[in-house]
Amino acid sequence: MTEIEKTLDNKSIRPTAMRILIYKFMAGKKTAVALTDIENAFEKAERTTLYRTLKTFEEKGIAHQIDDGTNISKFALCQPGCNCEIDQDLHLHFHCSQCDKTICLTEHKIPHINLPSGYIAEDVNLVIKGICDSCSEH
Amino acid sequence: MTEIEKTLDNKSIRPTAMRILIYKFMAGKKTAVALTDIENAFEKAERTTLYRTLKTFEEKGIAHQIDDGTNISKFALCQPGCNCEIDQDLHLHFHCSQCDKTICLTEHKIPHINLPSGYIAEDVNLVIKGICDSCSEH
DNA sequence: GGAATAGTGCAACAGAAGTGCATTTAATGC
DNA sequence: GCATTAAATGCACTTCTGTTGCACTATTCC
Repeated sequence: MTEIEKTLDNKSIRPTAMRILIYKFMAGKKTAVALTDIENAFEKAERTTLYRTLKTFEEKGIAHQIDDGTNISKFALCQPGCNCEIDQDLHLHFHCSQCDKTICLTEHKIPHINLPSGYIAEDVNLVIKGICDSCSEH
Repeated sequence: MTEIEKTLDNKSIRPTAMRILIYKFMAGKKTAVALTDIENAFEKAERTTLYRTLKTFEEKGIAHQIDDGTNISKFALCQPGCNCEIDQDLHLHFHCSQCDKTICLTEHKIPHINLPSGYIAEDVNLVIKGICDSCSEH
């Protein structure tokens, strides 16, 4: 049993060939991926399978969904410090308007916000748009 | 010339009948509206016209677009204190997962975030998801 | 009043998200 | 091992939002 298979198994996700491939693909990326990204990377793969795989990953808590403002859902594997499903200790995301990549800034936590009375926060999403480090070099 | 016409004129938006109606509709709402919301409210209206009207409102700086994580763009009129196009003094938004409404919390500003070197922020989007005040009463 | 410009309506397209169902694959019990 | 069950996958199709092109209409400017 490989490391990836163990990871999936721990979260009771059956480690099928497809899922392992997708996991590897996501792990190799520094950026969040959209459904289309994976679809293009694996020409043989069915969109539905990818769609449901990502949903599964998210539901089981090994990946989180990111809305970067492009109206395209992106996904990223949870890093060791990522407690996205447990508490509000959420990191923020950066979307580069030049290379169109979305990056998890895992060490940057979202500061606590005081809401007006009556409002109950369940999830916080903070996306900063701008130019990423590799694009700003040029 | 009514107050609304003046507002539009100030931003060099020709105050057509349609635009005034849409402006009124948005002004009467406490929440951000999606294209479909307006479409349903005015059965006679064309989606394209609404679409372009909202775009115009946004470009001219009397409304701002909100990504609340539903992958559906919403729009809200800028309030007097809203400097969404001028500086980074951006307010945050609340999305209720129960009634599906998106609310501008204009008096709640987004705290400043220190980015890693190389990253240049141009825009910040902070959305809190949860239960809004009217839904939490029940 | 007539030319130029801006706004609107209609049609059509693109892309993403999502669903239903048949088929394949894997896990379980005997 | 083999049958039974459940899960995963592949295919087709639908829906919804966003978007563009083009013709037509209304408005402004001279």
